[in-house]
Amino acid sequence: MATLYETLRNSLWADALSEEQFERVRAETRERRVAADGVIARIDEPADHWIGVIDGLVKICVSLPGSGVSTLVGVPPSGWFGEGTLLKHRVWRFDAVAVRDTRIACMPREVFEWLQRTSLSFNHFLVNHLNARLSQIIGLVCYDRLLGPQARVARCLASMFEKDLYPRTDMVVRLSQKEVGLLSAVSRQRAHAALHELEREGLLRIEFGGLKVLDLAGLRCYTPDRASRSVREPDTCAAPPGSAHERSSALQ
DNA sequence: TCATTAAATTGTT
DNA sequence: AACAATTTAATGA
Repeated sequence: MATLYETLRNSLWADALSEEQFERVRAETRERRVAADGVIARIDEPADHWIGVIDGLVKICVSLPGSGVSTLVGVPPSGWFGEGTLLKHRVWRFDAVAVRDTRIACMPREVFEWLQRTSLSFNHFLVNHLNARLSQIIGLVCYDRLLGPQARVARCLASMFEKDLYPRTDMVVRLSQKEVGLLSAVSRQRAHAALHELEREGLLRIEFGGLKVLDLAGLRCYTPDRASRSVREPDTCAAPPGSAHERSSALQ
């Protein structure tokens, strides 16, 4: 199980810092344990920390009054979130909740702002990170509108292995089928069926309480129509010809 | 180390 | 959605 120090040391921005800078980060960033369903950030509450996931899983969700909640993305270990809020807003613009028992790293806002003021390479990291997150969200909107449940599950899983966002290297993610359903906006039963289909196609292997990705590129470009799954460019959201047209009006 | 049990997760209808 | 089966983790001899 990863430690706070390892998470800091292995983060994408750590190499860019001087020893002095990293030392301050190490000294002031504290670890926090959050039980399953524990709230890490609540919408409209002050944002005082930049948050990294050491172990466990955090979901980012939004809720509209009267319309329930929607989970947007899951942040696996090695992922950091909240920089957008720290850069522009004083309060959280989303809820962040631990999906299961989770350990997070909390970097005080002052330290984050200090890095941004003093480190050019940290700013390079930020640009890259924000771009990767934007790309993820564009992809999310895109396949949410164009693709069916099966492909949504595949691409949702693929999005948890984007190297620019989550530098951890293992291809295993602890994610129950219930959690897959939450993150992909499908029922648990549908997640169950989708996972077995993906396993049958050799893209992943189902394990108890989690899964192992065998073909990340295949998941990234997944469409239910096997014949047309030749597009290998993650930034294009090509829809399979003749499928899911009923939901595509907003993009035409 | 092994058996027992409760809880979590998965499989099926 | 409900229920059964399976796996894991915790407990104690």
